[in-house]
Amino acid sequence: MNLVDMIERYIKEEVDKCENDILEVRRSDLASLFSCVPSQINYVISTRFAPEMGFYVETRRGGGGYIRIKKVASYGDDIVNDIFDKIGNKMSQHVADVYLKALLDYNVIDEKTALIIKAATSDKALVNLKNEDKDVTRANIFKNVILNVI
Amino acid sequence: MNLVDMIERYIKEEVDKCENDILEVRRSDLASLFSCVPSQINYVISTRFAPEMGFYVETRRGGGGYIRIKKVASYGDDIVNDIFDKIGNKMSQHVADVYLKALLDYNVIDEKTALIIKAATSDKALVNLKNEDKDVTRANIFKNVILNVI
DNA sequence: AAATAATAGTCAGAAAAGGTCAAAAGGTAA
DNA sequence: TTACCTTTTGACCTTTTCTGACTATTATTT
Repeated sequence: MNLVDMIERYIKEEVDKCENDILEVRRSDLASLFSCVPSQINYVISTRFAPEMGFYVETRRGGGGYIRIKKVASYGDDIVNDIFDKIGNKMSQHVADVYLKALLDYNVIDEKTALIIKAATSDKALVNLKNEDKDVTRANIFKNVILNVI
Repeated sequence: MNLVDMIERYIKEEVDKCENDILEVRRSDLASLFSCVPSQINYVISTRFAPEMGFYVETRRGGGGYIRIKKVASYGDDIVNDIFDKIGNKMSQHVADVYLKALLDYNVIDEKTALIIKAATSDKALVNLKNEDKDVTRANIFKNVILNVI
């Protein structure tokens, strides 16, 4: 497996272990744990823990510095509406997967439904479109399906 | 025997060996196993593992990249083939509805699935696209979903 | 206050995959 | 033989990940 993927998994596990879903680590510790350069950690953070993936990251430099990663469970009791509101007018495949997982976790949809939506919004299904159109169409499909099916 | 045929046979055997019929390989490994250029693998994939043949292929580039081949319909299962043939590479909303009804009538899919596909392929969901793109994308989505659901 | 140490951030480029396309080579049927 | 279709190859492209040099910020010591 990839370094990024391993670090991503590790961080997610640690976050889950934490009371209140807040993990605080030193960048250099993570880096040496995985024997990589520190900036690799920044790469992981920016590609896997962006806000639209449901995480909030704060950092601080200097002595006693840290990286604080917080999982924002920002879904209220009306998760469908919450997600609907959050979906802007475009959406990457990765973000679509994140929302699908959330809907699954909250039992709003079942696995089969998730699979179908995933298939309908995957890059493969939209392969004939330009990248810009892809993300807009994906958001449209996602919203339309959610509205009509749930 | 042909190279294509050997590689095809090899992949199918490996897929069958796998739990859940999902094989993940590196293109370059396959290529060196058969002492051919990497792009030969793409040729095999596109001529022998296309969706209408009952396979779903995902790939990823970059470090740790892979080709993931999933068998979604049994060999010799020609329902998929038939459907794909009939759909062609574009489809109007009206035709999509007709097919959905037929698939429902023949119990190939259930009502909920039909609803989702309908929502995902409706003109509303594809509103941002030009008419020409619309029909192509609709066909792609339709096929992609069917493949994953059957 | 200034200097030093301890952190984290940025960015460009190298490396590690896979993708595309067209030309060359090989087969096959008329 | 010719025409057409399939297979094979290689040059070039795109995406994703990894690394390292340099920069910025904060805390601690002098």
